[in-house]
Formats: sequence, C-alpha cells, structure tokens
Amino acid sequence: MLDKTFSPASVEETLYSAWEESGLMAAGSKPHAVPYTIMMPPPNITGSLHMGHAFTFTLQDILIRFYRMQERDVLWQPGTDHASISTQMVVERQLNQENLTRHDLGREKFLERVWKWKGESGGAINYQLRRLGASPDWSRERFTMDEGLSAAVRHVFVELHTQGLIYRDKRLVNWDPKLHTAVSDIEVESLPVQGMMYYFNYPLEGQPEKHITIATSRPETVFGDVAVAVHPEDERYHHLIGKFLRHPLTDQLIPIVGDLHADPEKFTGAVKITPAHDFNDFEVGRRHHLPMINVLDKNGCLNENVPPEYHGLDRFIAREKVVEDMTAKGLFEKAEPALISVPHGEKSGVVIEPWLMDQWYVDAATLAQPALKAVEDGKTKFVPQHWENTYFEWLRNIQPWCISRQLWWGHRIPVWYGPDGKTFVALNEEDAHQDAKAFYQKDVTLTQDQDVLDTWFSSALWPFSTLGWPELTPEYKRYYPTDTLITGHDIIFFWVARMMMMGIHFTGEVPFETVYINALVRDEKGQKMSKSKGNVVDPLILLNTYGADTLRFTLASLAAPGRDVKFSQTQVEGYRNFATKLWNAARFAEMNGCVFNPDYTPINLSVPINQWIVQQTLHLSREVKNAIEAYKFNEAAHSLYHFIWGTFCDWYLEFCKPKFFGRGKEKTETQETVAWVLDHLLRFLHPFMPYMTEVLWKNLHPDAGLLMGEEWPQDKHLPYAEASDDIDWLIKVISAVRSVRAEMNVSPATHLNLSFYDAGPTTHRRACTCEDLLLKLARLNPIKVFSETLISEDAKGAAQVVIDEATLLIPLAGAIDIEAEKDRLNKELKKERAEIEGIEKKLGNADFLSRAPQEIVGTQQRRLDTARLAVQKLEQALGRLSGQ
RNA sequence: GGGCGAUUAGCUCAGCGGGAGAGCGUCUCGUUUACACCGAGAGGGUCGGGGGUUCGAAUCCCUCAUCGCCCA
Repeated sequence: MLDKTFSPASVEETLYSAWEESGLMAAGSKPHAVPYTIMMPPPNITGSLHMGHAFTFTLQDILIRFYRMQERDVLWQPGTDHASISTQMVVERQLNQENLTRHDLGREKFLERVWKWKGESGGAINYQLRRLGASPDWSRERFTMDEGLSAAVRHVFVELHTQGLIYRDKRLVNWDPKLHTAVSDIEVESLPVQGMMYYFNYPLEGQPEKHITIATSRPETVFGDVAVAVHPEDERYHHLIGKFLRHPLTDQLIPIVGDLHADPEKFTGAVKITPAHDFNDFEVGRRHHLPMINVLDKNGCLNENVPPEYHGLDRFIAREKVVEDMTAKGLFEKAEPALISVPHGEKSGVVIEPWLMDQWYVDAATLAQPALKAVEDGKTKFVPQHWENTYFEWLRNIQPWCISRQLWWGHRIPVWYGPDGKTFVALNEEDAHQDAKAFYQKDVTLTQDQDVLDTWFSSALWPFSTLGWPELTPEYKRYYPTDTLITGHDIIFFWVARMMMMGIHFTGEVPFETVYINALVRDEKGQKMSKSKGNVVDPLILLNTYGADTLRFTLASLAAPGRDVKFSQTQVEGYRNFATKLWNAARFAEMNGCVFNPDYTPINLSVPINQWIVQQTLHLSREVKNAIEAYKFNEAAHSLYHFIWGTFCDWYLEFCKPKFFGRGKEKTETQETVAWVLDHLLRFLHPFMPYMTEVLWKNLHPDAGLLMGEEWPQDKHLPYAEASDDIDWLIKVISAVRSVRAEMNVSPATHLNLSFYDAGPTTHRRACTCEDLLLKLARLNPIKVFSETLISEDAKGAAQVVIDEATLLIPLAGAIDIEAEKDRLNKELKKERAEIEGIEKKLGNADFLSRAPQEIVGTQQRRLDTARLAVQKLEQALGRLSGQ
C-alpha cells in the first residue's frame, strides 16, 4: 500500500543507487541501436551546483532519459575541467592562510598541493548532480587533465604548430596585474567607471606658444606616447600633420599623424598614441610604423622606461603625479568627470592592462572559416536559431587566440628551448631531445616553456578527447559526431565556437548536430543571481525541501525556448502540488483494485469512458514526444500537467467512481484501463520526474525491472471517435449543470431534476449510455429525455440551458429569480450574437470566400450554424420566461 | 554606436497568420470511495502606441516608446 504522501528524501538515494547499479546509464548496452550522445559541458572542479547547472542538467537528463526510452544507445558523457585560474586561486588562497605563496613551494610542490586539493574537494558538483537525478554514464567520467585528454592536447598543439596555425608573437595581451598572467579578451569585462578626462597641452615643436590639446583618461601612460593622431580631414589640425610636438614630460619629439582612429567629434579631436598600452593605438602604431614603448611592469607599476622620479610608482599614483607635474608646467588645461569604460579581469576583478609581450597564439581566423560554413550550411543548427547570429558575429571578427597563460596549473606548453633559444615543439620531452640532438648534432640542455595552455584549449577538444581521440577507438567511431549540446548563451564564444573550430579541423566533422541554448535563470525580479546581490537561490536547499522531481518539473515547465527564466518559489510549490496530485491518483487507483493486466489491450474496449481515455492517452504520448524532440520542454511539461490533473484526475477518475460501485465486466475493464493509463503516464513523466514515477512504477509492476529501462509506448490508431464526442458532450452537460447550480445559489447537496427537450437521436443515445455518470457527477435525480419542444408552462420556475440542439430544463426548488435567470440567458445570448456578427462579416466578404482555404471557410460556416442554433434556442428559452 | 530579445489577465508567462490561453493570486460555494499540497463555479485582457501587408494580424513588415542582454 502506498503511503499517504510521497517523501522524496526517503527514496531518492536508494533509487539513485539502483539506477547506477543497474548499468542502464552506461553507454553501449544496446549494440544494435542508434546512438544518441550528449557531451555534458564539464563543470569546473571548483564549482558547486547553482540554479544554472540545475536547469541545464535537468534539460539534458530529460533528453537522455527520453531517448533511452526510445531505445537508443545513449551516451551522456560526464566530467569536469581543470579551470586553471580558478583552481590555482583557490589553492593559493589556502597557502596565503599559511603565510605562503606558490613561489615559496616551487612549481612541483605547488602542483602536488593542487592535485591533493582536487582529490579531496574538487568535483563535488558531480555528487550534487546525482542529487538532481542526472543519469550520465559515470563509468566514463573524464577530467581535462587525465592522461588521455592531455595527450590529445599535446597532439593538437604539435599538429597546429606544424601546420603553422600555432605561432609565437609579440602583441598586446590583456594582462592581469594581480594574477600575473595574460587572459583571453573574452575573460575581460568592460565596466563603466566614474573617472576623469584630463586635457593636456602638447607644445608644437618650434612654436612653443602654440599647442595641441589632447584628452586622456590615462595620464600615467604619457611616457609611452609616440605620436598624436588627428583625423586627416579635420580642418583644425590637418595642416599640422607631419609636424612634431614636444612631449611635455620627456622632451622627446613626437610626430602628429593623420589617422581615422582620431574622432573629430570626441573631445578635442586629437588623441595621444601609446601603442604599447592600448589596442587601438597599437593598430595606429602599426599603420604609421611608430615605435612601441612599454612603460609598465607586471604589477602595473611604471618601469625603467620612464623618468627616474616615476620609476616604480603604482599606475594610479603615477596618474595623479602626472597631472600635478603637467599643472606645474602650465600644460594642464582642465579635467572633467566622465564615465569611462574600463576593462576588468573576470576572475581577479582588477583593472586589466593591455601589455606588450610574447605569447603563443592560435590562428583562429583560419580555423573559424569552416566553423562558420558548417553553421551557414545547416550542418550544425542552433535552437533557438537566432543564437547563430552571436556565433557568426564572433567568428567573423575573430582575433588571434592567445593560448598561453602564466600559470602553473594546467597543460604545460609542449615547447622546449635550446641554449640559443631555438624552439622544439614535440609530443614529449624525449622527442624534443631527439629533435634537438638532430639539430645541434649533440646533446644539449633544453628548458620547457614555463607557461600552461588556456583551459578552453583542452575544453575545445572535449567532444572527441573524452572518446579516446586521437586513437580511433570504437567509442570515438560510434558516438562522434554527437547529437545535441545544451549550454548557456554566455558560453557560445568560449566553448561552442572553439569546439566547432577544433572539431572540424581535426575530425573533419562537426562535433554536434544541434546546439540548444538554454535560458539564463534569474531571480523572481528578473535580476541575475549573484552572491554579491544576495539573491542566489540554492538548488540544494530546494532539493531538500521539495525533492528532485518537483524542482526538475518546475525547471522544465519554465524552459520556453529563447527566454530567460524568472524563478520564484511559489512556482515550485505549484508543481509540488502537482506531484502530490499524481501520487494521490495512484493511491486511489490502488485502493480500487486497479491492477495492471499484462494481457490488456486497448483495442476492444466497450465502456465509453475507457475508450475515451485510452485515445486521449495516446494523443498525449504523441504530444509529449513531439514537444521533447523539438526541445519544447515547457510544452511537454504543460501537456503532462494538464492531462494528469485536468483530464485524468478531474474527469476520468471521477467517471470511474460509479463504475467501481458496480461489478462485472464494466468494473474490470475500468480497473484495468486505469492501470494501463497510469502505466503510460508514468512512462511519459519519467524523464521529468524520475523518482516518483519509479516508485509508482514499482507499485504498479512489483515484478518488473526499473522504469528507467522501459520503452516509450508504440503509437496506435484506435477506433473510438464516437466515444470521444460522447464524453465531450457529457462534460459539457455536467459543467453546465454545475454552473447553473453555482449561479443560482443552489446548494451542492441538493439533487436536481433534469429534462432534455428537442432531443435528437444522438442526445437520446448519449443520455442513455452516460446516465449513471451524469447523475453522479452533476448530482441529479433520474433524468428524462423528450423529443418534443418545451412549453412555457413547464419552464415555470426552471433554469434552461442550451446544448447543441437540445434544451435542458432544470426545475429549481422554490421560486426561481426570473430576473436573474433572464440575465443569465441574456449574457449567453449576447456572447453568441457577437460570435454570429463576427462570422457573418467574414462569410459576407466575397474575398474571404474566394481566397481563404476551403477548410477555413467550412469551419466558419459550422461555427455560424452552431451559434445560430444556440441563439434560436436561447431566444425560445427567454420567450418562455417572459410568458410567465 | 552596432546587434539580439522583450512588451498579452493583478503577478509570472505560453501562443507567433484563421475561434484571446495557462499557472499563481482574487471572489463565491463546498454534497462526494484518492487528494484542503483538495473540489466546483466565477470575475478579469481595445495582446505597448502608430502605420502597412493580407480576404483575415496578438502573430508578418516598418516606425516610435519603454525595458533587458551582448559587442564596440
């Protein structure tokens, strides 16, 4: 016997173990089936489960469980990535508390420390994922720094280098002065900062009384100025192009150049050029062959390339001193407050410095071309499609990808340097030595590059490196290319585009057919959840409070494509209630002996309600299947909610009650049908609510295996159209009587009398076959059905309701309020007349008749006929009332 | 400045060319072989404004307004 309520906490852990031990999560158990593969975006090892994870992994698990039930050979590949910066920061913070730095330990000891941390506390998120009920193939779990995946990284590096697609270059990088590493341009966030624009006068060479006024927000970089640019067509300045200025603080001569970068509309129209410290200036410098003077060190302090009194000053202190000195020299014009866009490191939060240095780069522009084409040609599709614009935009304007990081934790760059600085790129040190020996004709000492690779370099290989590539393993051949990738839009640049580039370049195939971009989860006010705002909802608390099924169903129901999700707890409560509703329905079925009969088939049923519900159930099956296949998780959830609550519980189970009172064939058929429908509903709902459905499944099929391993029902055609219409009619009649009862303030306890007048043969038949249900659910005394028209005399003190051709008469005990009844009928009449007016207008339009599809015209005609009949009947009913 | 998206019932949102919908909330009433985390009934909207295309527009196009997000 089922408990009075479902208690998630008491079953989830046991069930999860049962699933895991069953082997059903493992790929490869159905060798003859078509594979279905999702590469789980690897959370980073420092992460813990947040709502975004809960959302995206719920959707992935729904697909995985669904396709598993569709008899596919499913691989959901789990794992974690090593997150160079974040992980290193976590461990460095620990060291700080011991008053140590990583330099005190040295590289080797530090890495030992990181591995130790990883073993103890890294990847906790994978246990939290189990709480959510996620069912990936844990036996295949991978980590980006596993030996196999690391080998793939080295292989790719060496190959790309051989092909000239990885190279070393001196360019501006985004330098993080706190973390002492270069970071990717997409890991830099521009934030508006309230700052100052300073206006300085740069005297003209030979005419010290004249000057050009430039505006800058970064006075501390003046020592790196090598020119001043003006727009070539700016009338104020163009005669000065080619002339020189005297640098106000260094006395150097710097040229005035004409360049389109100078915007005449902005500030003074003249801009100082500091190629070593600004990305735009870097380009200007290149165009005009200007020197580059680096004036900052790795900490963001001024270096030896500045006058001695500035040497070593922090950039922000130097800024003030420059302003003071300019003022002292009389070259300070003014300063005004301005909102300035300042680059900040996403991880460190400090102001990023564009800094000139040698780094390793990937020629992303070349790799981007096939990646662009693959999406343009539809080989990979984005859902919702508009996200392809973001992908296109980034790939079409892609910059060289700086892949070296001045960190210790990560894949060390497989490059060795000879005594003279000659580089040897090799899969391992031994190969490098061999190459070096061949080159130098003797043994030499090699030093490996100190840097590691960007974490995304290894993540970009995830779809195939996890499958054993570059070995052509059976898994790689079977599961690659994969089917679906689900991830957030914030990761299109970082990861999706890079997997596409690497995947196509190295395997010749796109890594996935479909990229589903899931929405962002926001708080109930629509704000991004963040720790600093304190509006973070912890999914683990929700899992503890409501259970995994409720959280999953809530998230699925919110997953309308292309729209951010506003998450509030009241929604969760609503879906908790839904789960309880299903639970109680299953209990009700059990209490009434609804036992599943393996020999039951839904094709030879005799009881209309059973014919009706099995037909509806198969319709639901198609609806849910289509919705999931189209990634419309919200529609699938909505269909299930509606069917289970609104159709199965509210109507069907109520219809069953009178049948359960009886005995014999009708009762048995109904009991078995309830069990059959429940069986189906559990299958449909399983991808969304795996735990509760599994418990109810066990209760329904004590001897069967896990629902997780069951199949989705086959589609069937059933010949029950008539029953379907009959039950629709029955529901209409019952609802009408209930409505009259409520509007006329008749106590629900009272049994009413009901007669049908003007009844045609169908109504006679329906009233006869459905009588028991009608009496019970509308709370009526035995009904009468007449083919004759109702006369005024009999309508006295009664309410009248029109359904199809028939008029229902409901005599109300005591005096009926005739005015209230007239109002009620007039309201109906008004509605119907408005309907007629609208349709007549359409049908009176010759263009409509000639141009609209026949099917539409037919529908309108039928609607008009129905409405006209209703009006006629309502007018008669009103006429009878007026006669009293 | 460029791009993308949003604007529909009190709130949160579906619908995206042919009958304005759901959940929550509100109001009224509660007789029942599961369920008060319940049942029955009701009220509530010129689908942001304006223009256009179409026989027909919440739905397609243009424009304006407001609000988000991304890029520069």
